[in-house]
Amino acid sequence: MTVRPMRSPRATIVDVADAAQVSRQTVSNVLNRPDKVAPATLERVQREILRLGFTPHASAQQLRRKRSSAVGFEVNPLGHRRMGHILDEFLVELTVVAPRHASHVVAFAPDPDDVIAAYRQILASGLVDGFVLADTRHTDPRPGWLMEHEVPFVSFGRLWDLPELQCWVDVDGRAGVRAAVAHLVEAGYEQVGFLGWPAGSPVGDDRRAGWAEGLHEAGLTSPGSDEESSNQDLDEATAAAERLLGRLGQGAAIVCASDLLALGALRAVRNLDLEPGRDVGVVGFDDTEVAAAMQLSSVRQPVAEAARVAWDMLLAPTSPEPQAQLLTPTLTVRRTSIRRAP
Amino acid sequence: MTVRPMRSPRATIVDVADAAQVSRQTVSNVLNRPDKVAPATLERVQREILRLGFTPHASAQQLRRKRSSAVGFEVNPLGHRRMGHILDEFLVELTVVAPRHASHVVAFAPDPDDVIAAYRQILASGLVDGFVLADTRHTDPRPGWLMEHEVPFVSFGRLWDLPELQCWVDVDGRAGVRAAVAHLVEAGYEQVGFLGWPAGSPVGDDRRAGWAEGLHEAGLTSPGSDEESSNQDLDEATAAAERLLGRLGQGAAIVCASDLLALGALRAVRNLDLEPGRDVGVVGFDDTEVAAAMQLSSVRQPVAEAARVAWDMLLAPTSPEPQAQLLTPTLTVRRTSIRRAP
DNA sequence: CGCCCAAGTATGAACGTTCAAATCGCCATC
DNA sequence: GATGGCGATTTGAACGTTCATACTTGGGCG
Repeated sequence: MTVRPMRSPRATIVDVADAAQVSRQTVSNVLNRPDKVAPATLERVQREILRLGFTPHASAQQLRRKRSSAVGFEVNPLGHRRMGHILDEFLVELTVVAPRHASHVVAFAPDPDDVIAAYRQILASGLVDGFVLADTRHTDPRPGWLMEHEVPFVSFGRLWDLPELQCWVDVDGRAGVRAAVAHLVEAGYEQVGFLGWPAGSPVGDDRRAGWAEGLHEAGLTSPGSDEESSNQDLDEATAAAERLLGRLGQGAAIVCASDLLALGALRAVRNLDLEPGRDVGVVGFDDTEVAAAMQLSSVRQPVAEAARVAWDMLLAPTSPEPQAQLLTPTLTVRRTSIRRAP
Repeated sequence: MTVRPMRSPRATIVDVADAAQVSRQTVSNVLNRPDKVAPATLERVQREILRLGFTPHASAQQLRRKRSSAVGFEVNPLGHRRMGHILDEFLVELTVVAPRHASHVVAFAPDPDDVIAAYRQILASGLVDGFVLADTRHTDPRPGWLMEHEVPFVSFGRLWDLPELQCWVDVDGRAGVRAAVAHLVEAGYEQVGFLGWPAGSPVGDDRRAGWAEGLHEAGLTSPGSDEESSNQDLDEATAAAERLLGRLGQGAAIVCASDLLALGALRAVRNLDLEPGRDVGVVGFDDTEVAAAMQLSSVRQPVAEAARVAWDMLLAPTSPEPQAQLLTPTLTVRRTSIRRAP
């Protein structure tokens, strides 16, 4: 960092102490244990703090307290191109909540070849004293490593590999899809098909289960021919949706595991000269900007709440062990799931 | 932060010094001024550093060096819904580059009612020693305040209000649109219209100028009826694009000031039972995920390069004053600007 | 042979804060 | 009137590093 001289040297705790005719420790107490300070002294010191514009020096505090009051959050340049700015949004919400816990967020981008090294490094340097994980993959090395080294962390996303670990918040995708099905039935669609990802991904399987449950709750039965799967690719999704629409009858709707799949469904609908909403209901997942732009109904993850919960879990006392939390998403209803134009 | 005991107390510089039979200062020199250390000593100390897994304590360094080697980056929960994920992407790239400068990035979210307070606070606490601004608005108070307090900063986006300040990187939107026009003409479209925002926004006006210049360079003249404007709203954009298409002849193309406007253009094209690309060319701006999903050609900002330049500017010597940099975007060609199917 | 210089290394102090323990003043109690 | 105790405040030390300076060693040179 280029060093330009600051206009004025920062005021330190000693400057305040001198000005208020007390010792440094008393000033420290005013800030950290105000109950331990006599009212008159308290007021006098606070006035001087304000007058001098004193702010404690973070590094000095961190050094002495042996904790940084910061959490690390990994950002990933590669995962960025796939759909969904959910994780970006999560970072923002994490940052918004941080001040309430007198903390801050340090972003870091590991070398893809050795992700753990980045965690080790940033932790050893004392820059953070915990992490918030996101985008936990199958056979993710991070949770195990962190646990083994007794590093505090919380994951946004279930820890599928380590069922004994309860330090996570996630969104109940199953409930979200279930709600989408209920909404579509309520809106008057007579059949509800599912367009998902190929079986095998925990998230995708969970969403599919929500669809099956939703059908069951609505008293509908699945003929078995009312689902299709596709990878996260627009053309492939469009083709899958076309096959699916060919098998579904009039007045059907499609629930999709992602907004991109839903976009494929919308194209398929239009290719058949039908109109989304009026002729075929479509609901996506994640409520990305694509959904907003296309007026696509979509299941929205409560990202801000997830961030709040993550902080609470991270700062909660270690015993009793924190309890994993599953948040319920909400449905953003737009034109593609309204059968009759309003 | 919940304090759980670390598995082992961190190794300090003194531990390394003892193990290598040298003084702490020599260890410090090994890390910071290796040229000042005798080869044999260097090697011995480095071996101990590796063996003990020593990493310097960031807070101690920051305290002593009087600088934090960190930059602050403001994230904004409101601005998030508009404007694509360009800024999220910029933050990621900023973070990726940070280690090369032995720095890191601290994210923070100011109270919207007093943005400056957040900058003052985070600066006074010594958490960062500079800032990277983004999303600089008209009559933005931040650049002025930072300059006045001699705080190092760089802006991603021109500082429209303060033409004398050169500490910014931006993307030459004008050149991007010019290139888009050239590409469309090359691809065989005979007319190129423009769908922009209402006049008055510096960014929008700049992009419109690029269109006009592009026409001129291609030897085309504007009949004056070949542009329309709309706010950043899909329905409004669709209507505007329909009006525009009504006035343009066969084999026309539309360059848009944003991907959302382009999305409106795509809808307008389909509403006229035409096919984007084959019948009407469309190019958007920002290459958001919407563009990728819709197979929309779009002008892409070189975000990673902007982040690199921002770091370089921030760390450059103060004299001579840094020179503002205008980066040239690239055109991502997809189906909507290919006249004949490949 | 003594002197000086440079390279290499070591020492004391400082950065700004909080912890742990000591001190001070005051009142209640015996 | 001495004693104990308690609330309020102060003092010394420590956190882990780097700056400024001092010291040591060996070689070149007059």
